Amino acid sequence: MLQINLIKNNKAEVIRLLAVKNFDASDLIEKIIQLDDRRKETKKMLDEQLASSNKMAKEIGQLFKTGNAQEANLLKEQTAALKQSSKKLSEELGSIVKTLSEAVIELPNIPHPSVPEGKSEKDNEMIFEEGTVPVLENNAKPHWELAKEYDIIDFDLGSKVTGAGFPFYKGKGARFQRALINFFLNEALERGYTEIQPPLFVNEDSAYGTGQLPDKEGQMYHITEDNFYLIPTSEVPLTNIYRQVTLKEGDFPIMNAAYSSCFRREAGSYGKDVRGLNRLHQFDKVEIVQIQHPDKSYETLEVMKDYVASLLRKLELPFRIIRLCGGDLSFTSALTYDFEVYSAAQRMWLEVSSVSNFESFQANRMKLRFKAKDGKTQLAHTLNGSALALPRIVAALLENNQTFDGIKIPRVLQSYTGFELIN
RNA sequence: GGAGAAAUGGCAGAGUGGUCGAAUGCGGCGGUCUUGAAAACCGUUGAAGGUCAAACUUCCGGGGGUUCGAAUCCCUCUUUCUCCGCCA
Repeated sequence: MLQINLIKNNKAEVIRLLAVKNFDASDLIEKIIQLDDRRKETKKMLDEQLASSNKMAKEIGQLFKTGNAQEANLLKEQTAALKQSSKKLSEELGSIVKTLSEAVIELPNIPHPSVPEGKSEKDNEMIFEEGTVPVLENNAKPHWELAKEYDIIDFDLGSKVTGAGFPFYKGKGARFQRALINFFLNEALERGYTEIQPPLFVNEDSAYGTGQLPDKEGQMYHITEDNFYLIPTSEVPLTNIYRQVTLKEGDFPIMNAAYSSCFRREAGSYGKDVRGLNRLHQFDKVEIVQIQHPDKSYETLEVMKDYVASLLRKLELPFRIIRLCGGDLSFTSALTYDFEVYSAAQRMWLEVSSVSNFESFQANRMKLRFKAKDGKTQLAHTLNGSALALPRIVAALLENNQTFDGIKIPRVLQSYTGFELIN
């Protein structure tokens, strides 16, 4: 959620920048400014009426105290009309505020100046590439065939017990997953992150705070009986820890990392993109979240980006870093780097991480503030990134490391798995 | 799941209809004293809206109600604690 004062004071600039996201904000912003002016006007009128009500109530109290009941009762009668009109004003104000906040919620975050213009993922900007794309034998298999051959991931069983997109990991497959989780968590710990085990369900306020609601409602599993949402990423509970919290400047940076299962309905996905591990309804991920001072958030974003790169390097995976264009950038993000690894048998790049700076967009929604040195309270910046999402990493590792003898485990993981080969 | 109690400022804790945004203590900040520190003493110390600044308004877990007037009374939700039941 953008701050209304910022919109007001930089109207033209906000409209121009939102156009980079292919969002035409001019009408909406006009509406917001009008509503906010009306809000102020109405509030002022209401305040004046309340002030005189308060004054009269005090007088009545005084009169009763001094035994002047007759005069008090006279004054009491006068309050009725005032009460009625202030009730009406207050209802009016309520409805203005509601309309206003519904309008403000529709505005996406302003993109960072470095975000390239563009309509779709085709216009994203590749900013870094590393590693050699492996050339496999002709009989190389995609990961879903390897998974079956070595009996490490069972998609059919998942379909039977739950449904499509909920695979079973078995034997060395399960151990491999566990090794990756431990590896990612230990790396994060070494970088100074605090390990957190969050709840996997969140309430409506939390889903709203990080921006999953209202616009991505259909993407989350919803437990209607208790009005909980299954987390699509641990970003949601991790960031909402600080909902309605005022930090001290010395608290920065806050660095939390969590492993969690993630749940996504992925309505409308189909075809080769959802084959095997490419897109699941339940998957595992280690997420890193930072809360930073506004002056330092972009510096931090670069550090987080470099950290994710270091993980992929250690896993010996060829990867590239993409700066998302305006059209591909999420509603809440100001700048996002996507990481893609090459999956050699599918011959495609798979997105395995997304590192974003939300600036104060989430913070404004959830009232995450800090007290600056000058004593003023202002919004903090939130950032997060996957470090990393497991399924596509597993897919790429299975495919890229397949040999005649079996699948080689990257050196860095061997102490975690306890085996060097899946065969 | 059943019964009961509770929720007040950073923390502890008073306040059961008006002068209460709220006593007191602790903590924080500033100062006096001191070579420095501690102690002691003095002052100060919530948030949001609004304003050039003020005035003013709102906020005592959330929402609603009664009343001229609510931290205080009523309804409701949430959370915490105690007891009983069930249970990994």
